[in-house]
Amino acid sequence: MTDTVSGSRARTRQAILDAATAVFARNPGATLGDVAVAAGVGRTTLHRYYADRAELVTALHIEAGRRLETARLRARIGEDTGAEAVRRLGQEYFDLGDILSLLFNDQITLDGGAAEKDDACDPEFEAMVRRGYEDGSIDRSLPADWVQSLLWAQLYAGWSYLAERQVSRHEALRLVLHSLMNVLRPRG
Amino acid sequence: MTDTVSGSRARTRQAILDAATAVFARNPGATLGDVAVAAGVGRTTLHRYYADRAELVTALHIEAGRRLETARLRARIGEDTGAEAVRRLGQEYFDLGDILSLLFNDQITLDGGAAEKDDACDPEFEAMVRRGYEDGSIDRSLPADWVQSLLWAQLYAGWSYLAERQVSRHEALRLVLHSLMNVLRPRG
DNA sequence: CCACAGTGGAACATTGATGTTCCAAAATAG
DNA sequence: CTATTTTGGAACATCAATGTTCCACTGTGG
Repeated sequence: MTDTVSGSRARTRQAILDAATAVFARNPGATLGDVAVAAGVGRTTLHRYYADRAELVTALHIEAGRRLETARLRARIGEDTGAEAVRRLGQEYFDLGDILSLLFNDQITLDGGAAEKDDACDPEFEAMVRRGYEDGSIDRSLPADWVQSLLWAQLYAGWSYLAERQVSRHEALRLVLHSLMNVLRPRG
Repeated sequence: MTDTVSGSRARTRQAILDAATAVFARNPGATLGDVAVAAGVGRTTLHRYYADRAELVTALHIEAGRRLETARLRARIGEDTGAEAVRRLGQEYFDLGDILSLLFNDQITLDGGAAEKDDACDPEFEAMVRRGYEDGSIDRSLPADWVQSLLWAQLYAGWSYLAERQVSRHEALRLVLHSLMNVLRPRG
């Protein structure tokens, strides 16, 4: 119960976290009981791992931050043309799935060293956009933080489109990336 | 108390409705007490006008539907090129302000005869997009319902951008419409 | 087989939102 | 000014979510 990871405990803990992600993504006001059911676990057990609702939410934030961070790293936003980098970032973020919905439904501000959705545009992202200005792949009339807003908005659009229409995940991603490239493209 | 609109009553009723719009737009889980305070009215009075929370929410839906409908009419989406019509629609919707946030935060499905955000694309909207295909102002690889998703997503982006950055409402609108036109424009 | 970590269910106290009732004060109409 | 409408506050009952405690059950490792 202290800090030894007994295998079973780690598995349960993760199951709860995953369930919480899925449940809260669909309904931010969901009950801890809902989460417990989704995790296939008793409410008592849930409280054993996360005493508070707040504690669970915090864990969720941390997890989301980690996932977002690794996705961002995978995208290697420092390479290629600006637009290409944005495209890769969009793709990686899209794959986060439920995590994205969390970031929207709750207005999670990722506090840690991770990427931020709300806060002022971070340097790396801004550098990527600026690079796009230079190499002619990104419309100069779009400020970097607006590009970031567009990225999030279109990811959101993609997922709600996926949820509401009968469309393959692949087709939704295609539309998102296509539209993302289109919106960045300088007027020709 | 029956059905006579005594002037005072109508005014109070509207104040509550407006307050509810503003409050729920920022926090869907807000208390009825919060709404009452925002309306400058006692909680008792609020219950006098809307017995239930559900009743208040219903009234909110109806109001939102009406506002959305008139905005849509003002946009005259049957005229001009497809892209121009989308632009006007975007402008009109943008002016709805808090109503928009409501449509996102809650997942209000506008049931009545009004425009729908979630449901399958409505005929008028689809006709507008199709017209855009024909007149060359809208990219043929964008399905009509995806265009609708994009419209909503970018409006959302505009408002969150407005809320989080220090940007004028006018500038936010400019970015939204610019990006909207950009994303629709066929590859040339 | 036994010890024990891990679990689930029942019961309970607590809390905050909700909805209701009642009454006195304030605003408005006549 | 007087009668009526409209309002706000206090008090109350209800309800659902929360968090806690306790105990019995299960499975696994020894």
